Amino acid sequence: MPHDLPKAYDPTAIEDHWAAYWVRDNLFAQPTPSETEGPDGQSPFTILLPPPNVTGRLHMGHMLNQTEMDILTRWRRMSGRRALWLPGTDHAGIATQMMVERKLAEEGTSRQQLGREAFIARVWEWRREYGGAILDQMKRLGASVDWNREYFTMDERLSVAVREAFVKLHEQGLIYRGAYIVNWCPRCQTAISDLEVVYDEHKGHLWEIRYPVIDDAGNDTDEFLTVATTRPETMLGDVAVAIHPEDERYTHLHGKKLRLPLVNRTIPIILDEWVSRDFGTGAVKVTPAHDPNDFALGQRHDLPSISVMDETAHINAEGGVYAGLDRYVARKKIVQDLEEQKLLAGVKDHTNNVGHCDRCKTVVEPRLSLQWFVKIQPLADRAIQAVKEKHIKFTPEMYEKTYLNWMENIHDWCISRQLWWGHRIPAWHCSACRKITVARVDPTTCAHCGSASITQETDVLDTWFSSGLLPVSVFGWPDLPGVLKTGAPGPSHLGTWESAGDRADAALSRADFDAFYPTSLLVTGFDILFFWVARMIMLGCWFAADVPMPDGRPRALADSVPFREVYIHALVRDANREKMSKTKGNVIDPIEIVKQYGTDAVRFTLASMASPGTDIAFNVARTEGYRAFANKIWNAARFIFMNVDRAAEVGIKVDSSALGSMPSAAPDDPLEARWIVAELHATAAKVNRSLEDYRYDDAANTIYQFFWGSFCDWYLEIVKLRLDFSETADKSKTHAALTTLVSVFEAALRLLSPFMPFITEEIWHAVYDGRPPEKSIALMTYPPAQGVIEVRAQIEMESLQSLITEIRALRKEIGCDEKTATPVEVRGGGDFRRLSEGNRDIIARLARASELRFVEQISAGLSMRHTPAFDVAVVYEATIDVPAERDRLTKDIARYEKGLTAAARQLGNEGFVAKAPAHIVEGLKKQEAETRLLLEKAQAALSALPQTNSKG
RNA sequence: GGGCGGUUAGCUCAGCUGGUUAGAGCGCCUGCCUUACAAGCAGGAAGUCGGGGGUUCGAGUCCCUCACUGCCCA
Repeated sequence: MPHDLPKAYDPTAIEDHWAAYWVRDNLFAQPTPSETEGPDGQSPFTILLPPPNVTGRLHMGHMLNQTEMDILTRWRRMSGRRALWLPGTDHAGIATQMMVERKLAEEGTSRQQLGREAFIARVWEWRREYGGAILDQMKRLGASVDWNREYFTMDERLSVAVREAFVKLHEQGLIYRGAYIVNWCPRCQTAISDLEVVYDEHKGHLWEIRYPVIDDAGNDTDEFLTVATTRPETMLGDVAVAIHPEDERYTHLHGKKLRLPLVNRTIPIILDEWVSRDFGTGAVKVTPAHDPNDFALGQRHDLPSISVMDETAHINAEGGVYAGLDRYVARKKIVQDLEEQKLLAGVKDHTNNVGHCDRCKTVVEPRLSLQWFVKIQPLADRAIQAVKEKHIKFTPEMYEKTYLNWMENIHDWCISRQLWWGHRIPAWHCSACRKITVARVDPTTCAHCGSASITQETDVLDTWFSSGLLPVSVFGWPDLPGVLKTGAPGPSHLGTWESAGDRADAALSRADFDAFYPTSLLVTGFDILFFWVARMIMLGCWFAADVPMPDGRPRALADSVPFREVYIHALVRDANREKMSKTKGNVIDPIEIVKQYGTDAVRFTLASMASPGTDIAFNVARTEGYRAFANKIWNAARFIFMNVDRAAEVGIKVDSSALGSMPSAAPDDPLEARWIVAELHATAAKVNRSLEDYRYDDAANTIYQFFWGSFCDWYLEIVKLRLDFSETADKSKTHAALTTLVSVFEAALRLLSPFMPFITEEIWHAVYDGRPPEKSIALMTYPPAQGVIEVRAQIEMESLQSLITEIRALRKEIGCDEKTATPVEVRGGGDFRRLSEGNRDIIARLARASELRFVEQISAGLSMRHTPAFDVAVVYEATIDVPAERDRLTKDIARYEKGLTAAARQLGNEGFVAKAPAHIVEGLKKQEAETRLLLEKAQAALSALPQTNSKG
């Protein structure tokens, strides 16, 4: 690659190329290791991509998630760890089925018309055609994943794991089937888990209905019991009315019966302490088939359950004259009829939380139905223990509390879904004996009575059941030695692994499992903490425990966990901190922003704002700034290459063996060289430390500061002095300067690479002029944390910078023309004088000083600046702006005096001097002395000012 | 109703186990096209750290309380 970079940085011109190159050359493939040690003896760094839905389109949340994972993975990889980032997609039962059903509707057909098999075939077809979109987007963003290992949760081998998990749990008595109230989505016509219900405040009504009290003969009395309800239509299924046993208003009704209006069923009044006396009328209708609380009540009191709605939320035959009506139509009609019968006591406004289907937003209907459940407590116990014993570390820490809180109040997990797309439950119903056969191998006869008339369960499993198994299943579980009972039918009977190509070998999987399980880290959003993270912990701890360690020992809980750490990232909001939503229309499409500013700039924006625990208000202004940063680097590269080329013309060449490691400086190198090397080491140390703590923001800001603030603003400006290619120049010095320049730059590119992989790759290849030592900068070594930092160079450079800055400020203040160089008077101590004299050329260039005069006293009439180390003045024709100078000095004096007062108060405090650590006291004393000096200088300067305004 | 956060410059955010005069980016003001970069350079203004109380020699940081605000669970 030639050195001539185009003048302007254009991300679109470089990014596509490298994104494709990384994928094509398989740069981030991580083959199955032969032993578990990493290249330098460190354990591997393994991370699973939270699988996006196949139906998904990349949004900002994905991009944040992937940026964070990619930064860590690239960093770990470059730091010598065997890094494996494993990608895949989720079959996403409901979402995908909905997508295809919508398509069928457009074609004028439906899944029912197609039939189950044809429908599933259609979904597979859809998946083949569109399913890869989100991963393609991911490829474009440069995610350094191992594409050879890409999985899909419905892959054969993952299906084997799902089936094994189900059968095993069933054998362990942890799976049961029962009639329970579940959240039912009438649109999707399936049960959904508690987590899939989103609650929304909804302005509704509270209807008060009078239920006639009847006498022993069954005739209405004059009395009524008034109940309050938000869903009057469910009264059709009422089987009782409950009151609090100690509610004095109703004591006389104990043991009485009621006539259920409209239905004319006789129902009892029951007593239960669960009833809240303050809510409504204190009497609550009991509908076990349509409300979870009522269901529990019904069970306690041995009441029947009467379902009055079908799966589409229409009233069924139980509803008599209302049969066939939609639930809301029925509600209207029922209210109307009650009113006509003078049984409506009142209607009040009431705000209640209405559950909606997470997927389609339809109002969920609690419904009694036959479902499959996991008895979760034993799994939860282990998952709680794993976290309490710190086998899994959460960042930010507070999520540990959230997790434990949920885990300790967990309910059994409803895992059946009335869908077609998904893992079909491996259970067979026998029509002869009515019993159920659950098996690893499709049975032909009932295990209980031998009858051949068995049919498979039509329900499929919750999508999260399969994704919850991913940490074990992607590494070959259950086809591992020691897992399946000998003699038991193995998964090979169910499906072959041949289709999975070179991953077919079970021994390889074993090596994979040994090497990569537990994974190192999970990076995800808090929105799936319960859906996914918690389930992985439960299932991982449960199933991995059966896999022996590589040396054959039983696996302890510490090694059964699916990951050792969890990093939970924040939500990406819009610039106004609003949640992004389609309805609000404030969704920022990452791909659009990437097109505008480049992937690197967007990644850097996300990284620099990714402070753990804080939501990110995504502001393109920020991205603009980081595109400018990329441009800055681009131009620094152009400048460096220009000089490398000029050097080459006079026979000065940088030896590329000087590159690729950490640059060092010799004691006799010029100050700026020793300084920039020290800064590079300090920066590398800080960045490594920050990444260790998931402080992407600190890491990004540190690099930004180094690259722009130190390297470009100071070092590059100074090094221009050394790049002397004339005949008379000392070639060895030029060579040394150029070597430092290029090697520091090259190291800085490596430092930046995980954050901005594209621009660094492009420039890095150019540094090597098309002959790089590796195929990618991503395969080079990351600047390590442990470098020796020459502090003296840093202190000296700081002094020099402070002098230069003061001169610049002075020049500005006295209105000195930018281009005019001026003499400068400096008064300072011996060390400072030696330093300044030794670096006259730097001061001359950066502060535009034509001459540096060291004086005992700054000439009268010059406005000057004071620091503890020196006084400085610019010799310029313009005389002092006395009022402005007086103003400034007065403000300074006030500030100094305030500082001195504070210092005196503290130092005069016996407690402080006695108790504060010595370095704090010393520091304060030193500061006090400096402030006193500055105060004296300022006072002297002020009194030296002419009394009148003599601005000329 | 229960739980968990947040409140620092005009905006978006840092500020680690309490320690010297609270930082960054953007924005703003002023001057510069100084041949790497105007997507730039240089200089500058700007905060009683939400209110109140407490602990401490010392509080943006710890505790209590109030206000506002966000999220999760019911």
